[in-house]
Amino acid sequence: MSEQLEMPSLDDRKKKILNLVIKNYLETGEPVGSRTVSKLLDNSLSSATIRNEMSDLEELGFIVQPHTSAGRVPSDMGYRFYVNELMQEHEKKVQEIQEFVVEKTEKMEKVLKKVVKTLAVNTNYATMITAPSTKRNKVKFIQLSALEEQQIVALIVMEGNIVKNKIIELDENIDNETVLKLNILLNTTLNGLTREEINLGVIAKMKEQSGGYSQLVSDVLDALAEAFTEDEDLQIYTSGATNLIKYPELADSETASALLGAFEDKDELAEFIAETNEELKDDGIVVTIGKESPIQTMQDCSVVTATYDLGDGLSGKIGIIGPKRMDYENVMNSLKNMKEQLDSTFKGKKERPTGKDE
Amino acid sequence: MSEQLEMPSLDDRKKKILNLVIKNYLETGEPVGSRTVSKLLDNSLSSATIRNEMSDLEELGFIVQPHTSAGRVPSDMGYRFYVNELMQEHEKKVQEIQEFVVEKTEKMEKVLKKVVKTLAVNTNYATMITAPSTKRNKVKFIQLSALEEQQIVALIVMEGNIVKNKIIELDENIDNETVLKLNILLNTTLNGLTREEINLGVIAKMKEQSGGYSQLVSDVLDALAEAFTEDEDLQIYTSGATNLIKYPELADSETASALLGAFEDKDELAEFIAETNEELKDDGIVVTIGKESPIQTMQDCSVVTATYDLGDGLSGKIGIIGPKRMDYENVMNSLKNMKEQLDSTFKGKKERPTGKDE
DNA sequence: TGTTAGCACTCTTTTGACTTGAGTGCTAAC
DNA sequence: GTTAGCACTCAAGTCAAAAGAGTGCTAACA
Repeated sequence: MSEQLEMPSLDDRKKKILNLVIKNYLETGEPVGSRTVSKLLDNSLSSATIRNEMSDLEELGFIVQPHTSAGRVPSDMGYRFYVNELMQEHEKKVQEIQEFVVEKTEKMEKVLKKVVKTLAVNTNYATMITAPSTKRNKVKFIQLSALEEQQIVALIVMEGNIVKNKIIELDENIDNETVLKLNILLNTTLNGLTREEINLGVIAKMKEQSGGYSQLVSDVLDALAEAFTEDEDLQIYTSGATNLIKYPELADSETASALLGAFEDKDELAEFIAETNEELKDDGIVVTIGKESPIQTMQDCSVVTATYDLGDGLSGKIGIIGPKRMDYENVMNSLKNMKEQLDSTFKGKKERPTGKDE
Repeated sequence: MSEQLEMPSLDDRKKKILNLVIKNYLETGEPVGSRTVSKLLDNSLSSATIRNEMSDLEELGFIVQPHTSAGRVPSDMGYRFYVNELMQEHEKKVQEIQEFVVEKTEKMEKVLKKVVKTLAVNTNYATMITAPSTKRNKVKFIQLSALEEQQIVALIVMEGNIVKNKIIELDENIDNETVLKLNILLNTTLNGLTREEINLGVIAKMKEQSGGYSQLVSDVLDALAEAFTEDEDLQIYTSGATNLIKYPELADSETASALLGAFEDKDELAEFIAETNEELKDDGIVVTIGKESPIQTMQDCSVVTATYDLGDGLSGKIGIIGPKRMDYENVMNSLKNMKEQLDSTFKGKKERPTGKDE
């Protein structure tokens, strides 16, 4: 995260003018001139007066001139001010989010894909969502089953009904009795532990307790440990990336390529998400504007993120990415909406989305 | 699929000239003039002669003039001719595909993602791969386990070690004995059946056989049937979509948006794949050029697809999408290469990629 | 003292005329 | 059948001029 300057305060008239400039720019994408603002004020002030005020606003750093004889455009700080203080949230036009129906028994993956797509369609920006991290999620059930003589399958169910599985290939035959013993051992030892708590120490202890079957048991436990730690590269689903190239300021093939590249290769997104430590504003929605973003390729964009919570320590993030002149009001409302819908669908109710392994 | 005209035959000199025009255009992306061709022939023919020949070639439909005073550009038919007859496959420059290492125990999803990404990086085009269809794949193992009083998890392993799971919520309590009975019933009835064979009839029969537990058993079986039929929307993984906007002829935001949109929304790709019924040429590689494609948004592209086969009836398709002036030789070689690598890694050997559910 | 009219100035964008260069088609000669 | 030569076409580049949008500054006004 980069700059986050302290902001000068403004008198009412300046606020009003800044507001108009930004609003107009959000709509048109064109620099806004003094005459336009004057008209928007019903000529209650002449363009000359506005010019003076805008000159001040530029000096204070809220707006910027692309070139000498152009109108003004909001700076990152201008947007920031707008989001923090100017933007009134008129809940009225709540703009119901459409087509979003999740059945409670659907797999997590499907739910996430639906959410992210619905948001993209509704906002016309790019969206992303992270699968809830299962690190702090507890093991609810483990079972090994022999498939063939040298092959067993492990089924792991976590709290919140996230299901994992792993096929384990062995070097020697395994008999049913051993499988049974292992199952008992696993369930007594691991049940109720979180993924974080299942480390090499626990594994070693189990190996010890299991006595005789050293090599075989050891193999199985190692494979299980792997299943627990593997693919905790948090999963990210995205949608609507192509919406971004509809905005001319992002459409040149240079920028677009970099931006969409970041989307395809989920790493950068992961980095972004990681750095977005919510400052826990009232509604948990965080807005990152332009250069405030830690990642290079998104410095011409704004990102709005929210944290959702499905209970059982299952929480993840939803994000909407658009041009800096994105419709913050609409986006923040949509996001809040979706968050509430998700929360209320899954929380409290006993039924939760069925997990998927992976 | 649209046009597939019968093609006029050409004398050797015309072939040679056509070849040069296309080759040159593939390299430069610029229309090729008569003088250029003359030079490429070491001036053994004057540009005037070439002009006459090119005029003929245009009349026959192999090449096209963007405008009166420009050089010539290959038509779809020209590319087709090139691919079918002109292109010599010099295996020498096999250009080893790099960084492709699959461990045999990795989950299918991971393997596919790796393949598709490797290909995209190596060719600099967009790539896609379909997960092997499991329709004709046989059930190897089924197991239900009670998680809570009204909740059970079903684990299904198919031949080829594809694993599926489903959490089933019940309306009444289920006891261990019932679960046990169900397990026996399921395994005796379903083992060895393919997904296609597990239809309502089989389910009805099982319900019948299970006697007393009607409602409960019925619920479970219905949920299982759902697990079998659900998400057979074949899965498609893609990579390198952004490579496409590096080619100027595809980069304008209109085209790019449509094209990348098709990539994001896997439906169109699925449609494409479905229509690509391999005409089983020698190597099973199919080239679709421009308007030959059934899908609108790809009519400025060419698509090269191959079918891979992992044994056990597990087969799917790999595709590479690029501009019409893509490097067909390289692409076809890479594809053949990858196909062979996949085949040899998984076939015959007993170890195959570990399945994933879903 | 804050507001406004007016004007000179700046810079981008548009337009149209002109030039250049690549390439063609045709004809006549070899 | 091949080639040289020439007239013609068209896209793309260059240039200057004009238009338009907007600013900053100054002087006058209430």
